[in-house]
Amino acid sequence: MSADLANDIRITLPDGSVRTTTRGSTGAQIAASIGAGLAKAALAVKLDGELKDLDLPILSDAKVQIITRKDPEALELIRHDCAHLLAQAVQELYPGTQVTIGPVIEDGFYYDFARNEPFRPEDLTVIEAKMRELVARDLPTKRTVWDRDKAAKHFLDLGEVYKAEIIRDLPKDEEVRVYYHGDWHDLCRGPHLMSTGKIGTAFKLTKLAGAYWRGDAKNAQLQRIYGTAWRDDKELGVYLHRVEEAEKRDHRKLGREMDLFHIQEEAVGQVFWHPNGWTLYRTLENYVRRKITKGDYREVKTPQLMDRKLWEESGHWENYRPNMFIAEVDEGEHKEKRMLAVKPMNCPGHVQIFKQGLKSYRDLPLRLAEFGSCHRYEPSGALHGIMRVRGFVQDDAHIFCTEEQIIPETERFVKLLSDVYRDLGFDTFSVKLATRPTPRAGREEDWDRAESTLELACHRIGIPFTINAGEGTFYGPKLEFVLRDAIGRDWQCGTIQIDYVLPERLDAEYVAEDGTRKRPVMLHRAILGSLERFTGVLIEHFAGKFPLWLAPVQAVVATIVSDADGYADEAVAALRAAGIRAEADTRNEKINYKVREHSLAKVPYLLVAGRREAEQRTLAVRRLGSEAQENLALTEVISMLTREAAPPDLRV
RNA sequence: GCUGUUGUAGCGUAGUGGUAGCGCAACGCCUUGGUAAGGCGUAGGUCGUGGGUUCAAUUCCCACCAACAGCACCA
Repeated sequence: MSADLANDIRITLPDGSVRTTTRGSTGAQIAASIGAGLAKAALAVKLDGELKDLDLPILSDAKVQIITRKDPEALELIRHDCAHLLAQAVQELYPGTQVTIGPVIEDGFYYDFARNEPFRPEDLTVIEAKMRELVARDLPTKRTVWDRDKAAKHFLDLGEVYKAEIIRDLPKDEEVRVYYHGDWHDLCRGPHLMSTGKIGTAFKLTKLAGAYWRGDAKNAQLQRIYGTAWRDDKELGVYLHRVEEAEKRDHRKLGREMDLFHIQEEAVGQVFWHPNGWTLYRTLENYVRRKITKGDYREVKTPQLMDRKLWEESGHWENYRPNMFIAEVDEGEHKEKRMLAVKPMNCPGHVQIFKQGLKSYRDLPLRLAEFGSCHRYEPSGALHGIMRVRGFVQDDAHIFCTEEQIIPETERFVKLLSDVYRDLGFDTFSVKLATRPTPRAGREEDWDRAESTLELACHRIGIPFTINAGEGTFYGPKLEFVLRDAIGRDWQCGTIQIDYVLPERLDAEYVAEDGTRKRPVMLHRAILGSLERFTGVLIEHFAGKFPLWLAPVQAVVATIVSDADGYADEAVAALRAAGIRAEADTRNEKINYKVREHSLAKVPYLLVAGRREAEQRTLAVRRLGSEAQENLALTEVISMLTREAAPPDLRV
């Protein structure tokens, strides 16, 4: 026991053991007292759950964990240090470049710089080499605490106006810390590794991009350099391999290879669906159509072009005019030109249908669904394959209901949506509640009610959700449904939105039980979102290897000898008669060639017909992804494929 | 929309101030071959579009269009 209790502190290690040590001991010293190996491996220390510098004096009792390269926290530390390293390298190579911020992101880090001259892709190699040189020099880290005004002036004098702005905006009670890595220094909250050598070499600069200061398009645009960093080369290799694999599933690449669709300059942002792609699309659409029909939706179709007046009433003209396609029609010399808008949404049209004839509370909830073709003038930079386009179709529906019906309708919808997602090969999804944005339409009390209703609905259904603050639509809050695909990427697809605004603006009403006229509430909802985008998601999720019911070409009957051609044609006809999308390949090619080609085209079943098969009326069945073959009678093949090709909602 | 990069045959690419090659695919002929590329041959390009510089532009310059990456946007 130490003689001086006032100078001792008690630290608790992760294994639960408690040690007494001198007040002011550092994580490094504690690590050394545990063992030389740990001291060497130590990167940082976690005090009561917070990451700190290894040389920070510990002043009071605390739970202490020494962080080494093996801990998951190491990644964050390494990446943060990499960001600094990048900034240091850039400032050494390109004096006069201002530093701004450099956070850790998923898989890596970035740093935003202000520099008049643009960085070139070739510069990345040079910068990365400089970074490696700084690591090799093993520059020691030093933490200093500055007076706020002095720090602000210091950075301003250096011409670092962004850093000065950051200091000015730091919370008043926060220490202004400046870290030195050798001679170079940067304003930073920390913590940092004790020297540049600890970063290791498993990093790589990946891309170059423009990015707005503080994420606001009104501000100056900075130059961002992205990098990835890992604990060791093996992890880096795994990451790079993962990126490659993601590239292989790119729907734009597969769309071309599998002859699904194309896009060309004369119709930017719109899809030319090829027969194969359109088969996939229709299979998906028909499936959803069956699901919503069973779910008591009524399908409708509304006009593509509607008068400006309607869009003014709905509020879209005011909120989205620049993003709408406009058509002007000259109706004759004496009349004014009439202005129509190509519909960017289906809701105003559905309200028009609702308003035909007087509706009773008995008609509610009324669920009007439409595979609504919409056009939006998306900014050029937003376009991406078939995932983000200017012409698309939503699996849209609007539920006209009473206030009391919102929660049951939401429950009903979530049930339907989870069925669909499961059928399509996605086992789980997450939910986000997007709350009121600015600017917005409608009364505050309606927003209060709408938000809490959605929250309540989630509790009732028993689904966890996170809040997406300020991300609601201009007319109401929404639930967003996010899918996770086969390689862990998230896709926001489904949505349900409460809307009190549009029924009022477009004057929708119904007769209540007491004979008075009331406003219905409108629920906007979609399961897939855009069919174009969802098809893209499916392509990437399955990497083009669709389950049989979705595959555009389900089977190819390939012949070995031309004597089997007649039988192959017969087999294809029989398969088609049974509803299988089959094709014959009777080309003058060897079977090896055909196997390779159809395997690359991702055809699920290859049915080989040689002389033997033709005589015995069988087929050699080879399933995509397997080298095994099985000889089955044609009739057996047909019944097997028919069973497997049934859409999930029609399986017995 | 902003920043950067790119644009050569259906796809993937090489190349140059003196009007373009290669591979795959396509087409034709030979080959009838038993489960991931058989052989030979043929055809296909106003080098994204429009201007400019030049004796000469696909190459150099400018503008526009489009694609790609990121940012911003996504009713």
